[in-house]
Amino acid sequence: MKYGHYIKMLREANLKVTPKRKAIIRFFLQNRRYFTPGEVWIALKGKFKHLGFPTIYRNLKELEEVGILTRISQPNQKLHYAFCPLGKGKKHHHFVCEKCGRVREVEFCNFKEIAEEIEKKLDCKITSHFIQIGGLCSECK
Amino acid sequence: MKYGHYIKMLREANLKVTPKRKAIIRFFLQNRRYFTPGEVWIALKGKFKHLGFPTIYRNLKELEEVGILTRISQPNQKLHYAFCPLGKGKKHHHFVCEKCGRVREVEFCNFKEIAEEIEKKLDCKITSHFIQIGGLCSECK
DNA sequence: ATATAAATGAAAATAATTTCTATTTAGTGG
DNA sequence: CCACTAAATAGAAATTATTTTCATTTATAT
Repeated sequence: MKYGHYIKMLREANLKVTPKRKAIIRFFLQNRRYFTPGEVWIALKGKFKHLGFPTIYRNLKELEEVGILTRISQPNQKLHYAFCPLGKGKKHHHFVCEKCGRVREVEFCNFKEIAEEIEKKLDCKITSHFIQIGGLCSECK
Repeated sequence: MKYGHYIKMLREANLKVTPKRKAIIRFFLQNRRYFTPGEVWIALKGKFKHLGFPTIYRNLKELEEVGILTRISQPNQKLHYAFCPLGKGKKHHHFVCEKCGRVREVEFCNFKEIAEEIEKKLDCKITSHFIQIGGLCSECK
């Protein structure tokens, strides 16, 4: 999927296609790693005369809700976002390279069997699961 | 495992057995849910004439390093800790009730097969994985 | 009991994130 | 192409979370 597709997603979500949103999408499209809001701000502030923190925070959150970005969980519990080509439609998880920060999608997940066993053992009802895989990507290993 | 066991763990880690540490351990032993540092502070401040935030933060982090507590990941990326009976020795994950916050250990995890498939597909080396399961516990469902 | 290294409190510093509000802008329909 | 309206934005300030600093106190080994 490329650029235009994500612009269409904005429109479908009734989000206006502003220069800053376009810049953010392009930035993540070209850098498939995870970034904090502050890092995104630094990367893009040169492109605009004015660029406020609240704009970055708000847009990252909106793009995450739309399914263009995803949140990445890091030990230093700060906000981190990465591009998410698969969107929210397809259930999937993420592999994060601990060296370069690259993020890749992992579609394969036979969690159903595991879930059933857990439900039986704990007598509970599982409604969600979060999996994040860490390691070294093909370039870093 | 009960109280004394965790006191021993403190000693083995060369952490002094102070009244505040004892109170924190007892608190988590009795409340098997996740709490923010602030919530722990509120719960315990009545028991001490003085109780500072840094003490709470420091001790929660230390107890997590020792393996008595574990960090729980929540959408509002704030710090959350819960009691972790299995410690760091046994690889395991956590089930978190989204209604009452109860945390239970999940020992079962056949992640190895999944990991192998991912490594093949992404040509990567997996070194860690984080899984957190959400749902309703036996009492809440 | 004493010595010593570790733990603590209080205040301040740092940092992250959100709110508020006036202004600007994208998208729409003429 | 222009005008209108709702949404997006900047900038500053507020809020909140977390950490640092350092002087004092305390647990524990001797």
